[in-house]
Amino acid sequence: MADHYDVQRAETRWQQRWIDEGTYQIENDDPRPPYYVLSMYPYPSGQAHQGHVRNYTFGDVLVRFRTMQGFGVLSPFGFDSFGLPAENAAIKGGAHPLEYTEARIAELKASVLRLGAVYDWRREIRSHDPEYIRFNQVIFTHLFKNDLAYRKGGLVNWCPGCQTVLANEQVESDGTCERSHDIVERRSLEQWFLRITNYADDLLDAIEDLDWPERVKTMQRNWIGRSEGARINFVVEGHSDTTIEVYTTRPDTGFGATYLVLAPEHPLVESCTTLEQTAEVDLLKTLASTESDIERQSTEGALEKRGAFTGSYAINPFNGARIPIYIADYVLASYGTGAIMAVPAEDERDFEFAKIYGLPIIETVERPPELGEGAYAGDGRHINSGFLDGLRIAEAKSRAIDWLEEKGVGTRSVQYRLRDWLISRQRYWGCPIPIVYCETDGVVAVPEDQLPILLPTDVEFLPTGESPLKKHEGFLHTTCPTCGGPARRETDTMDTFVDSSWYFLRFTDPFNSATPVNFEAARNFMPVDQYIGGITHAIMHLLYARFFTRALGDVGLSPAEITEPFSQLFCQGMIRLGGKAMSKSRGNVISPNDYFASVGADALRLFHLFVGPPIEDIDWGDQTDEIIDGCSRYLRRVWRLATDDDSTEDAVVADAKDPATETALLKKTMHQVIMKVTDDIGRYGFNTAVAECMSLTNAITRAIRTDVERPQIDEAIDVLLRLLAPMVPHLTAEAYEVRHGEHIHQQPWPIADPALAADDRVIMAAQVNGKLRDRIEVDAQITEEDAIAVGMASPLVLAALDGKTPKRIIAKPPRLVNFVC
RNA sequence: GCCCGGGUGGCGGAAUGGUAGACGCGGUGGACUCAAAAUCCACUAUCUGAAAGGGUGUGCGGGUUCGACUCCCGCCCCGGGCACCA
Repeated sequence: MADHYDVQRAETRWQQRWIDEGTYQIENDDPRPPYYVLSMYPYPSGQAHQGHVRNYTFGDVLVRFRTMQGFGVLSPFGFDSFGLPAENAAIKGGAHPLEYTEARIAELKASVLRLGAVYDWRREIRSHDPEYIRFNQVIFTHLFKNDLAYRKGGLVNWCPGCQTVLANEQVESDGTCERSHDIVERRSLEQWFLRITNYADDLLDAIEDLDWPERVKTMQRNWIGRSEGARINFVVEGHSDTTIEVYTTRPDTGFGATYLVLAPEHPLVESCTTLEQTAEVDLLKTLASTESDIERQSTEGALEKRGAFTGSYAINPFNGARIPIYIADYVLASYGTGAIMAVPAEDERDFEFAKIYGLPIIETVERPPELGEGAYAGDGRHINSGFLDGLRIAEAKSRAIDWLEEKGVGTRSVQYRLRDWLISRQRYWGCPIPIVYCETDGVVAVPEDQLPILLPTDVEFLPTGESPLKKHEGFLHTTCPTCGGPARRETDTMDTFVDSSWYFLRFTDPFNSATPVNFEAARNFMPVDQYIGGITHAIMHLLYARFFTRALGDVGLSPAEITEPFSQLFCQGMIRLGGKAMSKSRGNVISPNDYFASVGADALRLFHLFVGPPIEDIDWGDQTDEIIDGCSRYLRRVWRLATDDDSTEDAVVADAKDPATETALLKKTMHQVIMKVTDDIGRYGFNTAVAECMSLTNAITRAIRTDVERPQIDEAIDVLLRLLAPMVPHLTAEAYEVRHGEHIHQQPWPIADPALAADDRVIMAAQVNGKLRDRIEVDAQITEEDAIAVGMASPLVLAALDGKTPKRIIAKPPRLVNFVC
């Protein structure tokens, strides 16, 4: 009868119902315990790809699972809708970024809906909405007034391809842009920064307690890069009023500092350079300033380390030695003090430099005798180091710092690799920075009641990529909010990572139009219980979001006690095609829409859940379609079991098994599977959860074949449907409705009875010398003595013993006995 | 160079130190059918054997243990991250 399951009809019908009935809408005063599941909101790039499908399927399983468990689940969705692709499309002669973006959103949203992932769509956020822009700007002005946003000139990363500056985080280690892969240039420009470095320590220390993947935590720790050491002042010979401050993590090696090196951009370079050395120094300065980061950071061979002698000398405060001052491009102006004391015996870079320039090398740490030439950074007793002699590194370090502080020539100091976040972008399609420049009042934040500053739509996109805001007279010219005089608007827009740094807070109450964050709602739902997304955001987005959550609390825009945004983070594996990450920019995308049309959303979801551990990468290969077909076949089988009493029996030859035993077996299996699936879903073990459901399905089939009573079979089928409901929502909903006329996703999650899940008979392994010789069915309650007796009675065991008497017997009833000779 | 992952049948993958290969894909054989599709049943690591059984087997080499895919030491290979940050 109900043999035919109309995938398309059922799936679209249920998707409509979940929306119409508001099944997954949640009110802020919902009485159930709150649970917040969030998949990283996407950049709207058009129809979904398999990475989206994977991400949203995982999130959806959790949303439905926790709902059935009785939680009030917050499951919102939005779009990270500012960004370069829309603007680039406009430049190439396409539609205006606004139209372009909204069209892409419509496509992506359609795919997400067709997947059957459920959200409270009333809470949808789009970064480019005027309301969201307004709150972004409110946040910016608060940060500005609290000195967390500031303007600073200096060398910044410029991407010629993107026609904008980039944050440090957006430059790859090879000096290329993470978006366009162009070589990033250095330009001296004034830009807007956010003071993330104020939070460096806090961001670092709090990592420890996060339930995040270890590799993400490590990446964040490395990125923040805390190091402890000292700042030490070196007096320049002949200029007793000029000192060069260096930063070092090895103050204990001060007696081995045989020269100083300044970054070419260091402010004291000029005054230290003697007349004779001017030409050489200038040459290096020019070279360093025109070099790309690639060249400058090249580690290819020692000769690449270019340096120049300034002609001046400094006095080493440790031993009074007169040591030369060099400049070299391997010293970075932006880290520490932009100057180092070089200790060639204990630092590899200094060693190479010293070799090339013939500088003295003084060992200050005793090294292992077998070590050849080169720097030694390991531990050992100090030598040639005056009052530090005989001490090991840790002790020598703290003594050296004490001594420096006593003498007033140095201080303990902590440094970070992390730099302030450069957020201004010279592009159009982003949130305008709400600042005006007035001749009288200088840099003025636009008052909140005059926000939002919206993007003008009557703009012309130039092929150069230059922001049209710079040429838009109507946008440019304004009046100063303070004095009313003529003023010029800031034309830079914000990095889109600003938008994504607080959207999860906004989701807790996007209906409130007074403030960015409703404190009460945020307190109720934050932090996000399960945050799901790609590993690609390990540093940028996740670090910025952690920073914003703290900063917003500090400027009074969100509850200060909420410091961490995401208590648990799950990073799903990538999808590869032909060995490469599947991505739109590579053009190797397999569209999910084709699968929706052929096998349906449930089968595609089941595939993603079943194919392997969610954390691992998957290869989209020749076999993939066969596995998806297998998933589709499995679902049809579940449908037949659930809806058709007769057809299964047709083709079946009843086995001659005892129905009573089989009934007990079915019940036991059912309770075991409930336990396993519940546990698996809770820890992202979706692949094994599906496998368990398949096992239960097999057990039901067997039960039917062995004439188990119908009520027991029906109970097992209902449990199976409920266990599958979070993973395969459409088919299970349809089947449950056919069976009971009720909505499965409003049913409670099955509860296992551990007593019924327990085995009463088990197979015991009988080993001789650790080798398996026999498997014997025994009572689960078997005693140690009986287990040994049963094992000894086995002909196979006896044969393996070959007449010998066991010297030792290890019995772990009821699983194993091992006879050791 | 440093730091993380990972290496298990033909394939995707299971296994709190205790029966390696759950579950699925593929394959082989069978049932149903005029036939096919669909469905159902059985088998499917490998060598050996008619079978019962036996040998081998979780990247390689050692070790701990009655017992190791699992723990320890040393390697090899693959993937990813970081890499002049003083």
